[in-house]
Amino acid sequence: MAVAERKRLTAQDWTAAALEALATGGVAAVAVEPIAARLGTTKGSFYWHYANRDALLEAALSEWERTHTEEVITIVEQEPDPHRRLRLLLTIALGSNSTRPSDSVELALQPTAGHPLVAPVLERVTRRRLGYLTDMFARLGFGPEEARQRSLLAYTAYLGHAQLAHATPALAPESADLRSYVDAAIATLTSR
Amino acid sequence: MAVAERKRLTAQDWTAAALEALATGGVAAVAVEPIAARLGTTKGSFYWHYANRDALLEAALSEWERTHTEEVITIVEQEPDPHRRLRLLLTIALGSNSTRPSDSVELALQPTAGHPLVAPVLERVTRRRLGYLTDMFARLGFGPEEARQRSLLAYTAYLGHAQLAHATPALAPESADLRSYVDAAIATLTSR
DNA sequence: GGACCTCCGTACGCCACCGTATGGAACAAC
DNA sequence: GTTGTTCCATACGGTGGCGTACGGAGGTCC
Repeated sequence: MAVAERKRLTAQDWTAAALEALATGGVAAVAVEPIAARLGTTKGSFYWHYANRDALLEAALSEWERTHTEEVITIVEQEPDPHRRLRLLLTIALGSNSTRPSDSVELALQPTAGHPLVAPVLERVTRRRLGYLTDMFARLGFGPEEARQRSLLAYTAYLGHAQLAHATPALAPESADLRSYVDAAIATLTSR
Repeated sequence: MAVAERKRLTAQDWTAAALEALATGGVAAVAVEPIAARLGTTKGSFYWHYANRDALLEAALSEWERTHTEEVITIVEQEPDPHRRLRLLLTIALGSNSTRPSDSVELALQPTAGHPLVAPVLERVTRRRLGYLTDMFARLGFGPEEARQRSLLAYTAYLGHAQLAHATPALAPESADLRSYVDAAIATLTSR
C-alpha cells in the first residue's frame, strides 16, 4: 500500500499492483502509467519487466487463478465432517471480509468476461468451484442431479452475495447478522 | 439495431443507444464518439441534445431504473396465487433469455458501483427488489426474519445466475435444464 | 576502480475520446 | 421562396494512456 523506500522493483511487484488495480477498477484499471505512478516509478520500469500491457494483465489473471480457489479448497478439506465442511466453506466465501480483494477480482472481471484473456481463466475457475461444490453436496447424500442443482443454487448465491456486498454494502448482511444468515442459508440449501 | 434511413435523431435515440452500449460494454462504453459512429452520425448531433457525457450516462441510468423492475413487478402482480407468483417471478428473472439486455445492465454497473451517478440508482433498485421479494415470502407464510433471509438468498441467487449466464454461459443451465433448475430452486427456497 | 549488467527516468510519436466553435443543411411557417 | 429554427458535420485543441528510444544511475565482479 505504502510507497515505501523507493527500491528497485521486480516483475512480482508489478503483478501484485496490477492485481490490486484489477480488483478495484476492473480490467481497464490495469493501466501502465497509473500503476507506475502508484508504485512511485515510471513506465521505464514496467517495459523492462514486461513486453506490454496485455502481458501484465495475463500475469495478474494467472496469479489470481493460481492463488485463490485452490487455497480455499485446501483449507476446507482439512475438515472431515461434510456438514461442517460446507459451513466452513460458505463462511469463508460469504463471510470473513466482504470487501477483501480476492472476490473483488471475480466481480471486476465480469464486464470483460468476453475478453480473450479473461474468458478462459474465468471458465476454468468456475468449473473447478462448481465441481467441488457438487461433490460436497453429493457427499452429503444428495443424488447427482439434486447435488448439481443445489450446488448451482449455492454458487450463484455466493456470486450474488459478493456482488451485493460490493455494489450495495448497505443492503448486505454483516457481522452478527451475517452469521445468522449463513446458518439460515445452509439450512435452506441442505433441507430435503 | 440497424442504422436505418439516416433520419434526424432525438435525445431518446441517444439514450437508447447509450443503454445498449452500457449493457454490453459497461460505463466505459458510454462514449460519445463510438456511439455516434454506431448511430451513423457525429458528435455534432450529440452535443445538441446533451450537455456532456455525464448527462447521457445519467439519462441512460434513469431510463433503466424507470423501465425494468417496476415493469416486472407489475406483470407478476397479476398472478393472485403466491406460489405461482414467485414461480412466475423467478422464471422471468432467471429464465426467458439469459442474454437479454435488461439484466446485462445490472452486471455492467458492477465494476463502477462506486461511481457517483451509479451508486444511488443501484441502491434504489436493489432496495426495491429486495423489499418486494421479502414481501412475497412473507405472504407465503414465513416470519419477518425468515422472509428476509430467504429473499436475500433468492435475490443473490438471481444476481449470481445472471452473472454466470453472462460470464460462463457454458456452465449455466439452459432451456429444459433451466426449467428443471427453476423448479428445484423454488422447492429448496420455499422448503421449511 | 574500471567494465559490465540491471534497472529506471525522460522524451517522443501515436491514438482515442472529450468538449467547443462555427457554418450550413433540413425543415417549418407564411 | 424567404425567414427562422432545429439539427448536424467538420475542424480544432486538450487530455490520458500505449509503446519506443535512449541515456544514465546503481549495483556487481574482478
